[in-house]
Amino acid sequence: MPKHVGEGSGSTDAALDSVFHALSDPTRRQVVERLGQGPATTSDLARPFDMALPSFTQHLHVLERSGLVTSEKKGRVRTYRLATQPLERVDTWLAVQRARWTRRLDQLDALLYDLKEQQR
Amino acid sequence: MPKHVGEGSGSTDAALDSVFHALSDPTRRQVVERLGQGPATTSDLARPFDMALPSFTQHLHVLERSGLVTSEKKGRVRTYRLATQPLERVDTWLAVQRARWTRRLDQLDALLYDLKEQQR
DNA sequence: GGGATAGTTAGGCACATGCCTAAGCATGTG
DNA sequence: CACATGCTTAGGCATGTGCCTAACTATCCC
Repeated sequence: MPKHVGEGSGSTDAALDSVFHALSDPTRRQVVERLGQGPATTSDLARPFDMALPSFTQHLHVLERSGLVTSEKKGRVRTYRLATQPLERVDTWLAVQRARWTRRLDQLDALLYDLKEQQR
Repeated sequence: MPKHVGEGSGSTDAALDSVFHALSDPTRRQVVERLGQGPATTSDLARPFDMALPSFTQHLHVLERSGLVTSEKKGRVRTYRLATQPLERVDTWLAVQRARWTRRLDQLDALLYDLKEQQR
């Protein structure tokens, strides 16, 4: 069982696992992009793709299981919506990484400055 | 062959595929977090994980193929460094999504405002 | 030069993934 | 009521993934 080496529980968060996994496929990323423009039905979402409907629906299932989208069925039509919280979680994780390497660069900068001062 | 539905080529970018895939695993995310604190050798990186070394090295290969890390061998020691550009690409993709759903919410806001004005 | 250290390569296994077709179900329409 | 539409479920297949052990190679050190 791996032990935590980073900050917080985010890095081992199963939710981040599934969100990154969901976004690792171009079809699913394009679905997320489309839903950013507003809700859409299964047929609407599937239309641009040259893929069998059951294959495409599997991608929607992956997105829903990861929490990136939610769906609601009315009659025979299922409508999907983007759920932004998982994307915000990815954003938070990235911000923590950026702060980390930026801090390191700042420290390197300060070190170089000190070395230059000593050489005067 | 899926046709583009989103903006730009980013969503179908194979590089984004592999970056998101690399980050979909908790072990690899922890490696990225550790490298944010500075370069480290294979042994350094592997130490916190209860995993056979060849298994762990495969994770490093996935990270390197995705471009998230680079490595350099000196003697028998291989040192890894974080390469931040792929994380910036993820950040860019997220920013585009956020702008998209924020724009949609702004439009919805404006619409509601207009409807309320009409009811006066 | 032999042993230790750091890492690599090869092959295997169980399971996951991403596509397919076929068949079926629920709802809507003329 | 028969047909159309929207979607679901089931099963299959080829490939990929994430772990393992065993054996090996390259480098370092006493």
